[in-house]
Amino acid sequence: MVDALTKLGKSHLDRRSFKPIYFQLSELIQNLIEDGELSPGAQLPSERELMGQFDISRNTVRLAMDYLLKAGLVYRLPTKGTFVASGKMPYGLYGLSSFTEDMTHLGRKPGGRLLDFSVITPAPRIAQALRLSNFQQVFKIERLRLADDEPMALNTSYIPEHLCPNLSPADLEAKNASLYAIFEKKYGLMLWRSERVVEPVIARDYEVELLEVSPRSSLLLVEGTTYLVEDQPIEYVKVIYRSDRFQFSIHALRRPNQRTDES
Amino acid sequence: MVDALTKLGKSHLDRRSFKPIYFQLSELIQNLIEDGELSPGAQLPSERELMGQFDISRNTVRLAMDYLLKAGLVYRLPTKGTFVASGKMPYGLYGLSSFTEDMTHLGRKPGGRLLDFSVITPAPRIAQALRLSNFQQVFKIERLRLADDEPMALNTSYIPEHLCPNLSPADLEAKNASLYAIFEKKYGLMLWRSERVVEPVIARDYEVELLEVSPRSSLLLVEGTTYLVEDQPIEYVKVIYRSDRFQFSIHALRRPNQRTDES
DNA sequence: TAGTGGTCTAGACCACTTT
DNA sequence: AAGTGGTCTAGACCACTAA
Repeated sequence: MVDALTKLGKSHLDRRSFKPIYFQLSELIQNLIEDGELSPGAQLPSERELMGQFDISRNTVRLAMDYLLKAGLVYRLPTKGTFVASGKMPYGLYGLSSFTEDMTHLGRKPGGRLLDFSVITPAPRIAQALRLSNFQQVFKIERLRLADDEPMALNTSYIPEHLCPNLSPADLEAKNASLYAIFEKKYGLMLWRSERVVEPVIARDYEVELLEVSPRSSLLLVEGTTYLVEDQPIEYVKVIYRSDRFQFSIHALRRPNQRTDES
Repeated sequence: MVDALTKLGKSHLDRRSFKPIYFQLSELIQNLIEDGELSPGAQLPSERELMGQFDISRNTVRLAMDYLLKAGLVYRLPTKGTFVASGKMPYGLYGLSSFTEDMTHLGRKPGGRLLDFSVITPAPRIAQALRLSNFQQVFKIERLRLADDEPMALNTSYIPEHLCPNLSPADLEAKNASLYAIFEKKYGLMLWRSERVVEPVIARDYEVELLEVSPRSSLLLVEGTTYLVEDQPIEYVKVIYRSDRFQFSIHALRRPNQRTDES
């Protein structure tokens, strides 16, 4: 492990930073992995080595490793060590993330074109999903999403008006506008989880034109609700993805007691 | 918090059990939630209360809470407390589950027909996903999955032979045979997580015949790897779903530090 | 026998919210 | 002022693996 330790040794942790120590350490290791200095399958320095190298406690090292583990960047083999995960974790719905975040993470330039911004009375199905009474209105926001200026998806979001007062087209026309960033930064809303249903659809004329795909080609429709903490619905969304340029990925964890042989 | 504490107080942790303390505690709380004794939105006892109640250290309490957090059963609000998440998480791909488990949960009768059971040398892409060396072999298991005797999906699984010695067609031809149940019950393997990529495909003759769909109809291809705890790959799987009878759902949680205002 | 991750203890200080 | 989760320390023993 001398090699990896040497590389890490050049770095340091800033104890006065607002970033937690464990997070700084996870960033260091993540950078080594993403820069290719630690290849898939390579063994990381042991937890005790990292402990000594950075003069931190083992629990702190483990917090950093847990973070990398959750992100799918490393895997642990008990009694053997911690290793760089094989290959590239396909991004996507590992966690709840915005299109802008996804594209940025993939190293592509996110972009968009605002097609519609209006305040409407939602269809009953949407009102129900958002737990709105009959007369409450929503913002309807339709956007074409681009990656490196190439059309990738057609996104229609419905947002309860009372949760985002004064939301304006300008917020969404800003460069790299992300609806989720607006929720979190402008309105201080804490996103929690999402529910989505996926199904394949055949491109209609409207999608053919905007997404620049062949007529009758296969697209992926993803539809569902996004929630804040305390399960407050904040968004009902329909996204139609190009399936030839976009890989849609899913991660799931086995839940305790999901097993058939346990109580 | 007296109420929840009282309920927990009747229970106890077995320090001599092979199950870790934190896991036992997470099970206790999970049971309270699933039995409805802790309703959605209810506040859990604080970490310090649980610490005192069970005479364990706070780190151990936090391990238990982390487990529940990852499972989406609770959410934390800093400076406020830990709360039970909304109860009505619809089933689906919220957690890693088998087709048999899914159908049973939906109140439909799961069934299947074993189409192929063989031991093969896997294609390089599959061997890599399973982290196998060149000469290691896999079981190839192809099954038609039914719900109420109606074809729903076409499932091809690749399982490292050395992880499931003596796996036999009989295991899979048994009534309600679930591969995941076999992993867990027969081999004592602990499933942990899955990675899947979803894309729409056009039905070929083979699928048209087996799934009883129209020629050139749209199907959903779901492909990826299933892992045991510690990220040991146990299965590479390709499933082709009928999209007219099967809704594919996804749940995702917002990750800490996923937000764009944090680096 | 030395090294690994897995688990656990018994403290500590912090920023923040609620009372 | 009291309580919360967030972070961190400095140890410990375990089962298991590999040399």
